[in-house]
Amino acid sequence: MPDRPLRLRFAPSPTGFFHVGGARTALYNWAIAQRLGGTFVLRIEDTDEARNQPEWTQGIIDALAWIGIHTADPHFEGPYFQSEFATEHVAAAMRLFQAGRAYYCDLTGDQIQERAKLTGKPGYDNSSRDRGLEAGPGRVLRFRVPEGTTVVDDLVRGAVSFDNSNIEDFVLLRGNGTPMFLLANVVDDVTMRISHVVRAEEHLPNTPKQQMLWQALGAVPPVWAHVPVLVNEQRKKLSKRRDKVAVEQYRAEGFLADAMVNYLMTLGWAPSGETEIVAWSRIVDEFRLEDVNHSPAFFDVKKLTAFNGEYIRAMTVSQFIEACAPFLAADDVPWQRERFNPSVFSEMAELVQTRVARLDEVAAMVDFLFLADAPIDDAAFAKVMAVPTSLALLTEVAKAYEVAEWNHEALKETLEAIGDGYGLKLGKAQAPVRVAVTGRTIGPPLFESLQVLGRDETLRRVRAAVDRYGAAPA
RNA sequence: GCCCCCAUCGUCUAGUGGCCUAGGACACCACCCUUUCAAGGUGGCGGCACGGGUUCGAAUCCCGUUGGGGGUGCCA
Repeated sequence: MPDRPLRLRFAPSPTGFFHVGGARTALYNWAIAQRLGGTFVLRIEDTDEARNQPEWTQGIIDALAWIGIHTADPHFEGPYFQSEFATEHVAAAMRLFQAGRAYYCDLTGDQIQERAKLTGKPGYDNSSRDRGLEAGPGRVLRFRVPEGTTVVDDLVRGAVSFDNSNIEDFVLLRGNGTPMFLLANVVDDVTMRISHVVRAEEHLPNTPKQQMLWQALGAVPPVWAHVPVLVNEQRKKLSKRRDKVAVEQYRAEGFLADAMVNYLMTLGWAPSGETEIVAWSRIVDEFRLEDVNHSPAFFDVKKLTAFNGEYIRAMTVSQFIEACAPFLAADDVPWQRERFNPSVFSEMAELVQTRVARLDEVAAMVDFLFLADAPIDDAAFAKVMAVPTSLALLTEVAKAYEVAEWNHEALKETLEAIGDGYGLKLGKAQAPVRVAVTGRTIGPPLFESLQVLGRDETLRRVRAAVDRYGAAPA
């Protein structure tokens, strides 16, 4: 355990979106920083490409904020950019050279391959070690890997040991003098006095190199914790190309931040007790890196969706209405924007709330209320009108609803009575009315919908359906 | 090739030598409820990869096999 204040660094590389795997790692760091009163340090790996796309960095900050990691929080520090420490990267490399811990090498890639072919061992054979080369154009600075074994003490995996003879003298400075990522990364961590490095498992094989660098630089290495990666159904690491990994996209699809956070935390870890649905405060209290699973976890959108449904249902109706607002005013909404009536939606909201698992499903559930001409699904219409009594029933309903009291109880009783006349139970009797009015066979409870829709519009649609049936060939 | 990591229902997990006839969740199926669809309730299906040890006793410890993943750049 390094003797320094708790500082955890999260170092994503901006790529134009924020990866769900990165989100989980950030959450791990965040939970620990909050519980132990440490600092969450955000350090962005700014590549040339990322530097030309400042909105990528902003995207990371926005996505972090969405999952509850705010720059204004006292535990939050940063963002820092790797380039801010560039001069220190080179300076550290020079110190290593002067101390004899690094040396120059003028071998080209081709020469290295040639030698490898001769020895039968792939890679660089450390043959420049004792040639005493000085700095020069085209010469790289290599770290002199010491003899022995490097043991990485990992909070998740325990002691992992590496035989140094399997680690070749790696490059610190390129032929043009610029630092390699590995060096930059370690120097940044040393400079910022990072105490804990919590990151994805894929970095474990490079950790001995980093640890040797820490030690060569005269610093006590951090506590390492390599958490398992997130995989797809093929058990491959989640990738931008193949998989849907952007948290921004899940947000746009109407996943709630709390649900996402909760679900992400159950991947590789489980809260104590009877349920996995737990508040962030519980997670902060209970989360331990030592308890994180060792094997990769499949990011299961179905389960995420189920969590999301639970979170939606746990909201109060007014919270739900508020959460739906952006999805009902979106550009791709199925109705003309000016036809949307918030108070009509409010009346229906409670009925919709138990019927969606994602906020982006809401619009399709209430669209018939705001569409001038609710499109009738042909298959549904055909199916429902194939019942011989449907036409007569619809005609009778149109008549009865002209005078019925306009509330859902009365509307239900009226239809129930008409259905009785045809020997139909309510479940069957409501079907043609539902299709006539909403265009579909499924949807929110019918009579409540009619009540909200109003008498005039209901009658218009029922009559239109009768006409439509009459117009169709028998 | 070499190195490292991993292995409990389809999936995510609980389990740290006896409370395990392996518990929960998602998914799936059935039933109940019901105004369609949901939600809710009840029940069901389904797993310790394999082989050796150690032990009175192993999902749990050790070794091996098999299978998966990752790393191995003058990429980040």
